[in-house]
Amino acid sequence: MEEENNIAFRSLCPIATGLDVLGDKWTLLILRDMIFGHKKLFNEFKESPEKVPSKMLSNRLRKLENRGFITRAKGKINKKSVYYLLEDKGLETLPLMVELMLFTTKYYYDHLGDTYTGDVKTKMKTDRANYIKNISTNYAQFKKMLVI
Amino acid sequence: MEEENNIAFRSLCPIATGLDVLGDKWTLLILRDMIFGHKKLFNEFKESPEKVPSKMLSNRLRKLENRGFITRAKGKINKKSVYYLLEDKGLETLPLMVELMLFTTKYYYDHLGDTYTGDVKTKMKTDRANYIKNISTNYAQFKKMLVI
DNA sequence: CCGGATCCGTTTCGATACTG
DNA sequence: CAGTATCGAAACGGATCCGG
Repeated sequence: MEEENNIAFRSLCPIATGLDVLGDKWTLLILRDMIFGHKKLFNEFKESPEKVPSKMLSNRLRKLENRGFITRAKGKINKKSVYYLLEDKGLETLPLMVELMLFTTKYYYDHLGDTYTGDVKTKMKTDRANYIKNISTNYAQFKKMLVI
Repeated sequence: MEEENNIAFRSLCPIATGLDVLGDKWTLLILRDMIFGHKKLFNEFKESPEKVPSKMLSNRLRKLENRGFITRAKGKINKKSVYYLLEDKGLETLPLMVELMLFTTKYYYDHLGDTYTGDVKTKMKTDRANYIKNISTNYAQFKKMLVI
């Protein structure tokens, strides 16, 4: 078979391993909210436009924690708060998020015009590496400055 | 709120629209098999290591067809065959696949060493654009040469 | 043989309600 | 604020069956 000798196919096969997180709607939306929205609290995630049911939310947050994408920290000042923060593994889904954004804006939102999607699209296309680095640095800053 | 003025967040929100395909394990695996394995027949997909149940397979093939990612063509020479082929929309999930591969090899298969993942990883990182173009061209060639 | 459809027990979803 | 409890509806997935 052709694919037996195809290095690309051989090393692609294992994508299945990560798909219980990266092939799931809710975990992707949570990661999006953390990376781009700097969300960190249970109720912040619940406010997202997609209206994740609280059961799904707690389930997926635990999954993300168990898989090492995020960490959970109980508030020290505000003892009733629980902070969910991205680990490296979680933040490194950013390039994938960018592709998700590019694909979605192209095939589902192109008609909305540049006022809605244009700026970030051209930014991502013309200077993808820098765009990713900036968003990533932003999150690292946010995390460092955050007083729990 | 910070995110209200964040163009990245505003245009990222709509990723949800595409997640019924791109946030689903089986559709992603089918797209992988088509893009990298040049699979095209029902039974070829069934042979994948992840063992997709035939019910899921037919369901997801129909979803991919309905969303415009692939087309379905009945065989003309071999009348009992049904060919599933990528449309542009399907092939353009390739950059996303590449990120999925990079992430998965990094976090789940790095210990396997370069013999398994190294070649394609460095290739993707150092010459990502060219790698994508090559895989894409390969599929276009395959599709053009295919006698149905 | 190929491309599914059908059946059926099990799991998951998701909406609403409720609680420490 | 950060979750559980509940419950009917939907989806899953393994096995089998079926028409061409």
